[in-house]
Amino acid sequence: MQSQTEENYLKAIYKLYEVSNEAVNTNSIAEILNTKAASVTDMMKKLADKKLINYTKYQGVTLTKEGEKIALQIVRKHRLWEVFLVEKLNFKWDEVHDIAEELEHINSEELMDRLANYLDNPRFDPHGDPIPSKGGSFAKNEFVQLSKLKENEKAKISGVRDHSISFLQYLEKLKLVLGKSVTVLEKSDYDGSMQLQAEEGTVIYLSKEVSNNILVLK
Amino acid sequence: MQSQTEENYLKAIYKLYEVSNEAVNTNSIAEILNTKAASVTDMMKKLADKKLINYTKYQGVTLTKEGEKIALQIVRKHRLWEVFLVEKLNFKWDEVHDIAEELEHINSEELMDRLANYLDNPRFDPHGDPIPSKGGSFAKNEFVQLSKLKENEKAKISGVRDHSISFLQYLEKLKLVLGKSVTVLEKSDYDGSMQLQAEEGTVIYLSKEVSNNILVLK
DNA sequence: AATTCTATTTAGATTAATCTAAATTATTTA
DNA sequence: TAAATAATTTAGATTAATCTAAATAGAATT
Repeated sequence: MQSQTEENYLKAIYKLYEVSNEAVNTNSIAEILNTKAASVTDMMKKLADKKLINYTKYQGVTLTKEGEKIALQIVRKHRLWEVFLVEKLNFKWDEVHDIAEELEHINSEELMDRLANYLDNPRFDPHGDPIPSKGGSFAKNEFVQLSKLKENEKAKISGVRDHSISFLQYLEKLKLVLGKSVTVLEKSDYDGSMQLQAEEGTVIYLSKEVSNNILVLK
Repeated sequence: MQSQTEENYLKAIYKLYEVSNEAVNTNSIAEILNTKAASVTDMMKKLADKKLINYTKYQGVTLTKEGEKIALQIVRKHRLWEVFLVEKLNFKWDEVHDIAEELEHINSEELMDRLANYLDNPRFDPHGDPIPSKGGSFAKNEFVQLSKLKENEKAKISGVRDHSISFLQYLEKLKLVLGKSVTVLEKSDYDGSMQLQAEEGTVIYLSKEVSNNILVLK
């Protein structure tokens, strides 16, 4: 059993490793967790003692098998709770993160099994992120960035790469929600911006920055 | 804002006051929270500083208005989560307490408003205990002890006075669940035991101790 | 290769929550 | 009411998590 704090460190290491695929450094953990480098070092020693991370001074850290297993279960819990909040309690996708940050630390396998079942064992959360199975494996997704589509290609909005509240609210306003089908009408060679047509016919203009952060399934 | 620990102390004081209606003493708090009297004294000073309790050395404590308000909100959260666990996730009534102990500390008014609404604003939890409203008021209940009924009286099982897992499991086995109607067939003058007839015709024998701990609505 | 800059670690404190053991106050009992 | 017992508080430590400031290691730059 580990404390909520330890769990948050493991999750942070997991997320940082996921994007860089190399040993995670002290400062980046400190930044994510809003704490100081010295505190991170202290915790790294503790987690290393518990054999949850591989740690060599000045060399950054990676998760051990056991550490990764724990991190994946926290991610699983976080994402399942997000589905619950959106599907059952009608929260919007930009409102659920903070509550799920708290709920992810509730300790009960039985609870998560039943919740997953109650939600029909969803494979993706409301942002399109895959939900690890109980055993820790992910559903493969074939998402590509919307910006990669060519003119006239059609695809379904399936996820985001930027999870910030402001980005999610922007998409909400454009009615670009998960599951919606869109067709690329025009792409500008100059700035990479594009014009989309939504299912219902509406035309939507997107900057390259935005289309980069939207994931779709062709 | 108060810590989870502080919340647990407030809830303990609330529950102890509820049964005795007099200033709560140090040892009883220590016993409920599985801690030592010295730790309780430390916390009493802290809660008194925050004006959440009235504390005079050696005299026991009571909750202030503000302390009671917080305690009631925790009770509200606990009981609403219990309803969720039983009604939606099909937990049995003897399985939900520990999980609700964790869930009651999740901080989000919005979450509890939506959950209450999702559950159809229940006024009683799965053990028949009343759920405080958002404002802190209780639904009045007219429950009486099953042992108080006379022969031939009919009533509906509506709550329990003993919340222990073993008692709840015993009732479960007898199929004496919330909502069931029963009629008193016979009462023994000698030991206070009684014979009940359930809706479906089954005859059930109960000791005085058990019927004392069952609450019914005539 | 020496210097500068940046990242990381160490040393030493702090805060919240807890504990044991000793001291004190309150209550009960003879 | 004095002595014995029980309850409570104080004193002083401990543990987890954090911090600041100083020291050290590693990387980048001239």
